[in-house]
Amino acid sequence: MTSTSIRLYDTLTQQKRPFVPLEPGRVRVYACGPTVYHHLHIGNFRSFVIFDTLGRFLRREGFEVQFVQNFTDIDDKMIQRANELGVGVPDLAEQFIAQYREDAAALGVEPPYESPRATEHVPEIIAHIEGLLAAGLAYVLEGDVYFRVGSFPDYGKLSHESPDERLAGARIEVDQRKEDPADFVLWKSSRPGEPSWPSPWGPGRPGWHIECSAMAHCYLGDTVDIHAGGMDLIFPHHENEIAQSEGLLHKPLARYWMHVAMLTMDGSKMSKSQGNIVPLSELRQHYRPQSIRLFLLSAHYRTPLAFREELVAASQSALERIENCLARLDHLLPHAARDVRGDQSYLERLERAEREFEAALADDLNTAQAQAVLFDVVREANATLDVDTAQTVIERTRNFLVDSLATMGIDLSGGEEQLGADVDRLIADRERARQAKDYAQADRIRDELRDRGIVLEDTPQGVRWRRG
RNA sequence: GGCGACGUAGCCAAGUGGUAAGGCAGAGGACUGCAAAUCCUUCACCCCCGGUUCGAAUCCGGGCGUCGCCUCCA
Repeated sequence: MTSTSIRLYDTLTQQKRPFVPLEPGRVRVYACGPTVYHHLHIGNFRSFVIFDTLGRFLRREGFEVQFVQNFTDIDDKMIQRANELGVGVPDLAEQFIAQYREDAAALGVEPPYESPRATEHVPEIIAHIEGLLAAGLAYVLEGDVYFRVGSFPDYGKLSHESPDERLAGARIEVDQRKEDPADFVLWKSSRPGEPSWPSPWGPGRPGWHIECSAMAHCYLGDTVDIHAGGMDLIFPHHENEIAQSEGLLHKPLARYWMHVAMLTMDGSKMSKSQGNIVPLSELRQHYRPQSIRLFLLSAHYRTPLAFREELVAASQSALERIENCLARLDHLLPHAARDVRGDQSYLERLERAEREFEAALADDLNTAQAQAVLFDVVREANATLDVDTAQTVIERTRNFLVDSLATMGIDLSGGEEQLGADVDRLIADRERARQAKDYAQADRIRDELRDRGIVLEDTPQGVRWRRG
């Protein structure tokens, strides 16, 4: 099934470990999705693109991947934002789920196997809380329900810090009613006018953390293979999920905890509350989504990545380098030399590149390394194609590039674009002028087309055009 | 203060013991009628100071600097 041994870094054990799913051939992944109260920014999408790339790679390696990513469609921020806009919470959720899907699709993020919403799983959430109450791991307080952290000895194992240690530097407002400052809310009673669901403890809504525990269990069972999220979710979110799930089920919630490092902007984490965000919907107006994705994959996922527009622009240039190579291959294919073996050492190099590409991603999803392999091939292919246009060389290079790009979620098949008849005529006119050595006229036509966004390139196999 | 990361070329970024991948930008050359694209060449005292080792960007100790988390966070 898989010839490559995959290693993943696990936050819980703080080491790279060989990846072995619970059930051979099948991988269950739960990723914490967005709260849909606003346009998602490029930092949010770093995580989603990484999750998507992981899924694509695992499928390439022959696994069936059950990828579940939720939408948080009810919480304090949702209510506040809905009030500000004067719309209902469900309408707000619909709007930004649609926006998320549009942005995600543009970036090549495939729809998950399931994308459940918190509001659609209130019964499961209530059942989970009842279980925790019955086990003595939670308590009711004036219509709210809290998790009793003190009764879960493993609390702190993911973030590697006990509640006591945390308290030392605490600058949190402690709710004096709670038994312990570290206790967190499972069920939150609602105020008049707020969306609410009936429960044994009165009308209210789920706490943030419990929805993921309930939905992960609902769709993927007691233990998922990979639980993923941003690094900022390690504490409290994932720590609390562990307490809720493992406290009730007495089984590990996840076999591997995967956390994506933050995207920074002007020296600090990009986040809505700091006001230093670039919404993806806005960035997409200036850069091609494939460039944005290439940029997001340019650094290893556990390394902080600084966002600057010039870096996306640099990725766009890099992307064009790959595109030029693909265009050259397509242009060359009709002129390919058939019935020749092709440069054997190059073809062997290509096979080695395939293994290197795969090995890079197998090593804790090292996308930066994988990109380097891709660019190596582009350079070597361009050099080889100068002297060798064997069909095997062209086709196998093309297959490598397309497959590798697909694994990274980058689709460059723009479709066969047709030029207008007038442009075709101008190109033909220019060719005639060149034949007649009327270079002034030829250059005039080339300049005119350039102004119209069409770049001409003269090759041994005839003139080639591209958008530029 | 606690916990966790990070510091590699002008910029971005791989590399975790055998003397530095890749991309962007720059310089020179080749190709071209000229271009474009492409190729070749060129561009690194691996934050500092000690230590371990035949050998350290990589391991250990100590500095300096940056970032994240410490109950909104991808």
